[in-house]
Amino acid sequence: MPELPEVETVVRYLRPRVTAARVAEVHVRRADLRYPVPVDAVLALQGCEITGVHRRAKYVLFDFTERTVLVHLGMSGRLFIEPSMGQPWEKHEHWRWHLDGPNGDGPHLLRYIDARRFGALDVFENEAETRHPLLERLGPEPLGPLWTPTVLLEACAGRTTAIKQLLMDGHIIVGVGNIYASETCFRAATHPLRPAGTLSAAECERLVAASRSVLQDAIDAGGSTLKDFVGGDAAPGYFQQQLDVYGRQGQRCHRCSGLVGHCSLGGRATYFCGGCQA
DNA sequence: AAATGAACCTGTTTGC
DNA sequence: TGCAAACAGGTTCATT
Repeated sequence: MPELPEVETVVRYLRPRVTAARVAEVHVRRADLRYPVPVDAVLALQGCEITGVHRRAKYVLFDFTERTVLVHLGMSGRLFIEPSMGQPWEKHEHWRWHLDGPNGDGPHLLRYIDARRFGALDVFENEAETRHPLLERLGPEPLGPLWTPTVLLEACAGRTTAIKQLLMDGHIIVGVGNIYASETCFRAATHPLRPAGTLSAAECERLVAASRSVLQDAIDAGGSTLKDFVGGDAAPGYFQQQLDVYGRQGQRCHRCSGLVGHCSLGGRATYFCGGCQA
């Protein structure tokens, strides 16, 4: 489900709802997510105040005074807040926090539901963020200043791997998942199967610009929704309606009216326009 | 080092 | 209609 725009949408949704709230109770129903949930450390957050929420790559990071809670949604995770009214546990709901405040509008429930359990939850000391095993080797943020054509060109040098796969490598650049990798290549007019090492500086420039615009447009649209993702105030994302190639095999290219093609690359569905992308 | 493929788990869609 | 296979938005790890 979630690529970077979806996670950013979730973070923006959560921020005003949890900042300055106090975690009254923590309940962990299943600790066997992608990695074991450190139950004692999460329980120790009871009584603590959430000071903010931020995002790194596709990780949601809840800030506390001394600690940070890392949450990943995996492929099927959902994270949302509701007024607390004694809701029964939903199928595949693995943990929940009871929140007090911040506005005196009654107790709320932060619920985490993840059918496939590819998601994660971890707790660490604030100052350890850059040393966390899941965070320390990540590439730059695609919307930040460190993601430049030069960085991409150097990452491509001498590599035979397809450019689409390289764009999905979190050590090179974070946040570009399977949907937006195809979309980025389309906007840059670069074929997704092109060996990375054959790209010119001009092509890298186009790819960096395309990755930024695709992700930014998706954030502006509230994230894309293929199935069950709901971001913001339960408003579905509308970026799916703006996809140029993803999932559109056999349909007309929005630019040249040729047929959109697809193939499997590294086991992932890949879409492109053979007429527009060289 | 870099490329490839398997692994984690469940729900939904596709094909016979 | 029923059932099994294929597939799904992510990431790490082991193997070549």
